[in-house]
Amino acid sequence: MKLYEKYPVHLSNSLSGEKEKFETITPGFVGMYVCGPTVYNYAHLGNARTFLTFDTISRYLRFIEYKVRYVRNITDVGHLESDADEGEDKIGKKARLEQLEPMEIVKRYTEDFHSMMRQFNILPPNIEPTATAHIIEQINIVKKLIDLGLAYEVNGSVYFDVKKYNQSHHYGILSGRNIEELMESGRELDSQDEKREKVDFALWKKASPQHIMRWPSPWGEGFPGWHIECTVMSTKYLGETFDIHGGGMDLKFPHHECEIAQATGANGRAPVKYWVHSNMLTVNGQKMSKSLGNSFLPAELFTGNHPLLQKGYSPMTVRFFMLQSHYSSTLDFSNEALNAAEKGFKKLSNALSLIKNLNQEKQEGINSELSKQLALLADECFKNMSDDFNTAKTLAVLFEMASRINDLKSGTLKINSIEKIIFTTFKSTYIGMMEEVLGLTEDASINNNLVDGTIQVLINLRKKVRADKNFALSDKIRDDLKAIGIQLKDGKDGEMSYEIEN
RNA sequence: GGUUCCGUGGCCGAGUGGCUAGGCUGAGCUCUGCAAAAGCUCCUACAGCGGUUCGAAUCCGCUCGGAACCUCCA
Repeated sequence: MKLYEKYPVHLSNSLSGEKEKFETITPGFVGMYVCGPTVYNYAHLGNARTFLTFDTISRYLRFIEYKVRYVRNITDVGHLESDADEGEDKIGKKARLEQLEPMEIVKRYTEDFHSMMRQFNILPPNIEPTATAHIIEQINIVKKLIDLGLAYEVNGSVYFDVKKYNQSHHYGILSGRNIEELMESGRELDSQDEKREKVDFALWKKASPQHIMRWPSPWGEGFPGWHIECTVMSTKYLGETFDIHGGGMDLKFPHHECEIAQATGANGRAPVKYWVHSNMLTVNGQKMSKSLGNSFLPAELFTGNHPLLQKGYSPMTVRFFMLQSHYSSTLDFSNEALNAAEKGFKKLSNALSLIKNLNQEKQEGINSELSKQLALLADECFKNMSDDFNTAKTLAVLFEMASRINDLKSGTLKINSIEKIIFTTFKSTYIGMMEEVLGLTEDASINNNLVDGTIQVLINLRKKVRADKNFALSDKIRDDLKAIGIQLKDGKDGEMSYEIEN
């Protein structure tokens, strides 16, 4: 029996608005597509939250023995800023400003994005396709949509005919909109517009003379519209219908709505079984975004070099902080919350290094009550994660487990009194949930052999003076180390350990 | 204006009909030469008003407050 059978996953499907049992198209296999970044600028913390969400989801699905293919794209064609017809290509604009080739812009910010992912211990997807590498496929699907009568060409641009599509399907199925309301509200079509209806969206745009990113097509030189790349790449690598499509809440409309329309129009079937949207990171209750000027760059966060921050926080602290809330809720970013997260994470992290060194030598005097309790805790981790990837609830259980680990370490609870199989499961679950599922590794310290050896010398020295009851000197050693950020901890049995504080 | 979501104890944040969330902070206790760490205990809430129900933070209605999307955004 696979773990995913023992702990069946339920997840919130944005399409139905309800929590549903997760049943994959092919038993044992999961295909997941997540909208990645547009690489025209530095990625900020709000962006990280979405990728963290799907990192955790893919990690957990693998942990419970699914075979996962995770595809996350890089958008390296400029989406158009402002209005879809007259806007400017973000990558092209940035390239002109910095006097670089568009691909230099793309390269720079892709590297930056990857480095941020690494810092937060967000694993790379299995496939990371780029839009520019799929121009031909995008042209092909546009042709197909024209042939099907779902798209029309005007002056070298091609638009999706939403009204036509809506005759046989429901445009707005994901975001709960209907086409009449959409046509009534918002911007009016002006005389310059090529679109038949304002709800129509571009599949292919003719490149203006100054537009630098351009490719030849049956309709002249141009570039693909915003939405089509995701449809092409998800279909190519995951099939016409796949299990999970993820992304930030702000992509629900129009981006994902358009994806559904294009793909359904072209292939005659709904592209996605479960739509999953992660919610926004907020600052003082407002969405963190570049345009609002309230975004944080990773470097600012780690160093604390930001007007709103009192100090710096480690990547793992931030990761833990984000996992303390459910991905579908907004999460507010503040100093207080980060401070609390730092301390909380430290507790879990300490327990992690402790349990790694805890082993059961022999089994004696079985405490069945304790055994039962520990078995239940391990079980709860899986149940909580399988319940819509509830990392907040899982962390609550891990805190319980951490307390028990401390008890085992201090001897308050006897490690040998636990049933062998239960101890093994308890240990592997704590370590597995922390490191593999939640991606919470121990913070990388400046720890190395030289430092460790030096501290051991001091520890041995201090043991000697303590034995001699020279407390003045032993306190001095401890205080002086503390002053440079090394905390000595005296154990019950005269053992000493240390911890490097950041 | 349209669509949708949220309002939980000092702070952050789970929970969607009956059963302890959890973290941080604060107070006390235990252990310790003293600390630190750790363990234990306490402070116990669901914006307001009304309704449904044997029973509601949880369902329904209204009021107040906040947010997201409808333009690019994760």
